[in-house]
Amino acid sequence: MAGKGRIIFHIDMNSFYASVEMAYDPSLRGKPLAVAGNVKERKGIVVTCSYEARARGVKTTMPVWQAKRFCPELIVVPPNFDRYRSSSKEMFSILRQYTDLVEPVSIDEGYMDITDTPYRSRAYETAKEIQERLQKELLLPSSIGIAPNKFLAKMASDMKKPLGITILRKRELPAVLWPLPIEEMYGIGTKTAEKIKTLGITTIGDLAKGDEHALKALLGINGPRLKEKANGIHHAEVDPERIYEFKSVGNSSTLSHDSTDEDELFGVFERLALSVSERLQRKEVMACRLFIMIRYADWKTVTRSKTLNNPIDQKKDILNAAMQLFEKHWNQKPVRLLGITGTELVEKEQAYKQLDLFTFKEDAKDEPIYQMMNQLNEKYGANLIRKGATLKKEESKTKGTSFNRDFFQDEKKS
DNA sequence: TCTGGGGTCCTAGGACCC
DNA sequence: TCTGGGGTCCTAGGACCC
Repeated sequence: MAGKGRIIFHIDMNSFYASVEMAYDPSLRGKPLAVAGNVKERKGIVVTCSYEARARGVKTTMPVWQAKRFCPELIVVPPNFDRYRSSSKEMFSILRQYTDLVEPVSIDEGYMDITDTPYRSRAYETAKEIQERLQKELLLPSSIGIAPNKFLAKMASDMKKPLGITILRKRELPAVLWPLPIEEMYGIGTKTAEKIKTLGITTIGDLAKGDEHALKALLGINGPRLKEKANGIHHAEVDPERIYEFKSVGNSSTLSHDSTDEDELFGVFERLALSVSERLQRKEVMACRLFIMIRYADWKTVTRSKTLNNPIDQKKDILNAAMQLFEKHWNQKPVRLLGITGTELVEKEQAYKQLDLFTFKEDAKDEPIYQMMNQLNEKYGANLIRKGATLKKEESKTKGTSFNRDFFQDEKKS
């Protein structure tokens, strides 16, 4: 079916949280504004900031005290996730008026494939219309990239901010994409940029012409893939279902101060276990493997995991597994952050079907046959149902409490 | 007084099995 | 009896993105 190229949009909302705040409160418009977490604690970092703040040197993830040093008149507001969710919903509903092929990537960003729509013959005008509607109806600025695939559309939307529209055609790559420094390429962070420079590659054009074997030796499978993308080759489809798929559910928390107090750390794990448990249950899945993460005061981070005999979703089971891992692996040094993540997820219904073969009621615990069956269960139970493929949430019952992907997964029902 | 919290994907060594 | 190759599972860790 190939032949004709596709026409993909990447829509990127500009400093989304800050823009939503300005839409709600006109007095904030045109001012240096930052949305930040708990300012009193060290969690007080800039999540998003307005362009006026950026012009003064404020950046995402900067601690608020530091941002204020750059920009003393910086206005700092706490995040209002309900507002962001609501704006996001409206934004995507505008996009879906043009095509069903809308793939949300996060709360403020998504792809559209307009190839098989009437809009294909006037792509730029359509992008312009979408951008103007987002601006007029929602008071939210956006940038849009138009290209033959997702990677190029993403690169294009980044080229003019805020309120830009950029068309990136294959034949324009040498003039437009290739001169860019390698670190501006989507998928290349600081580590990969450093590595790749050892091959004498400093621009995306250098990468496009780079030696495939050398890249593979340096970066593994990612090397040739990056080279392909630099040449404008990328075949991933716009997949509206992707956002509803998930492979892990986790929560982590930075403590207000570094701690070695076991009671305190236990308390943190208790909160995390509760949250992970609630989210697993809301998604109607159970975890066959549990990870904990410990970040020490010196920022050194370790993850430790345990494959479970049976899939779990209850707080006590999660807490139990987490504490086992913690007690086994904690080096007694001060802890900065703790996290719990459940992976290798199976649908709850399926997990129960399997467990029914082996599971007994509480009051049968002393029966010899229980012991035997339990051993069988331990030996085989998880293995029978493990290796969770990607799960898809078809519906859910309650509304979300966390803000990012859960939000989409909860929305699916409507 | 540096550095949040939610994820995804890839690599690599050792165990174990055929 | 010194001894191959392939595949999967388990665990730890790293890189990247929003």
